Amino acid sequence: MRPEDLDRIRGLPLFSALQPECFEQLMEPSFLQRFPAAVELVREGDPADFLYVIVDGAVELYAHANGRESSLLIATPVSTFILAAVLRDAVYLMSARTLEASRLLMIPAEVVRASIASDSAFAVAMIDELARAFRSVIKLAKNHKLRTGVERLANYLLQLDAEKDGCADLVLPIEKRLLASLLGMTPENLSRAFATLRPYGVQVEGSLIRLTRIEDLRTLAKTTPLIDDPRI
Amino acid sequence: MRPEDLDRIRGLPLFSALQPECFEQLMEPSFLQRFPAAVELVREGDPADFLYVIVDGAVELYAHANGRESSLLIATPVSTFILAAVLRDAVYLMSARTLEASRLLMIPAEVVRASIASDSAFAVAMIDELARAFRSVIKLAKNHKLRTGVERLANYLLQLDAEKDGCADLVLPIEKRLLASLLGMTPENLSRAFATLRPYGVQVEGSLIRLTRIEDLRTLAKTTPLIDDPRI
DNA sequence: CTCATGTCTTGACATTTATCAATCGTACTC
DNA sequence: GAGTACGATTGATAAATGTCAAGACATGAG
Repeated sequence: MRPEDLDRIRGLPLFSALQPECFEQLMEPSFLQRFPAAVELVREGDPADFLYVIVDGAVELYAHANGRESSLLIATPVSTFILAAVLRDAVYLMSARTLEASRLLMIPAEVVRASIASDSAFAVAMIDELARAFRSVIKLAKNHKLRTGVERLANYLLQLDAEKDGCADLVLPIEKRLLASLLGMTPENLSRAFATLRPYGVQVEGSLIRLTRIEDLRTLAKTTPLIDDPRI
Repeated sequence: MRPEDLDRIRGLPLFSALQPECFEQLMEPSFLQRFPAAVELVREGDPADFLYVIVDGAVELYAHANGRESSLLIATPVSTFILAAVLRDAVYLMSARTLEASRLLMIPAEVVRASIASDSAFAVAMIDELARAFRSVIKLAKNHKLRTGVERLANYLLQLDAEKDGCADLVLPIEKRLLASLLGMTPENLSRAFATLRPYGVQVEGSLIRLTRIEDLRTLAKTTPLIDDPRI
């Protein structure tokens, strides 16, 4: 593993408080693995063998039921995923696949559990990480139970806009097909939702999007920090 | 506080591993409070001052947005709620109200955070509790994204059936209005969903329900442990 | 270049869900 | 007992979303 990668992993809130020897103990049996795009990393229902840390690339977490499939969230560097299954020594509730070529650190599950028992700073950091993850899923559930598809799209666009740096156009970071699944609708419906937002200053050209009337869009979206602010 | 109540609280997985002096330290500044039905205990957006443990009664956790309201889950004895907000020292993401006369233990938030720092057994138990809570919300999200309203109702009824003891009829533990909100539909729609399930052996009479063709219902519901098994 | 593939879009239609309104029934108050 | 309030149900209608089909467009392989 390259030193700069180690530093990036170390920079995660989850790992930054670890004792050096404890971090070493966690990394020693772990390995950094390179995957091409569209590889299924874990399948829901399988026992949780590894904690994954995404160092480069992007990973989609999704689930199946009734012959349907739905994306729940996208994991981007640097963060972990499927933490809860590892901690409870349970089966995965979600499947995961790479969206692009990615590098992932794989930490054996039993090592994670052992480290929690031996390093209380790690345990405290883990509590914070889990609480954060819990709250983000609650926000996900609120987003879906309290908003229509068009409203979810409007808020997604406003969120993208808030994250971007300059005043340039927005670029969708994922395919529309995937965005539709994340937002809980069909691709056809997403197209129509974009059309519905046109009177609110949403101009779409492929994956390029320009918001010309942010305030109008915000009025429609009814953004609230209790769903949309990732910091709280 | 009555000794038997202390024992019940102590019996929670979250507290059972605590050092006796640590448990004492947690209980000393806490108080057991009696509330009538329909009292708003916490309001989303307020800072998290207390961790609540429900000793008797029932509490509804719900949220607002866009002028809509939706119930997310029901907390029953003996369990905690709004744990994550307390741990992160953040605002509540959900509101809470009593569904019936209830007795709640209120533990000051800073005491919970201090106990985590001082008692590593508590921290480990907390990790398990948070991971469990996280997974149950993921199941909630899957339930809503991957199933129709009728399917969610069918699975709810099958879950009730699995929990009940004898072979007697089912009794809905909550009002239909509330059940509708939990399942993410209007009360009118719930009535129609019950009607849709009639050909699958679901006989409704007020809050009494008889399932005469469980296997047919199960076929429709497509129950899967990855959404419906509360133990995993 | 040409073909093949897959995504995106649009239209027509079906299904699901919500909304509005009216009614019934029950429980509670006075 | 009469009146009131509220939950539950039903019908009519509207809105939202999904399904099927067709075509436009881009991309990469040969």
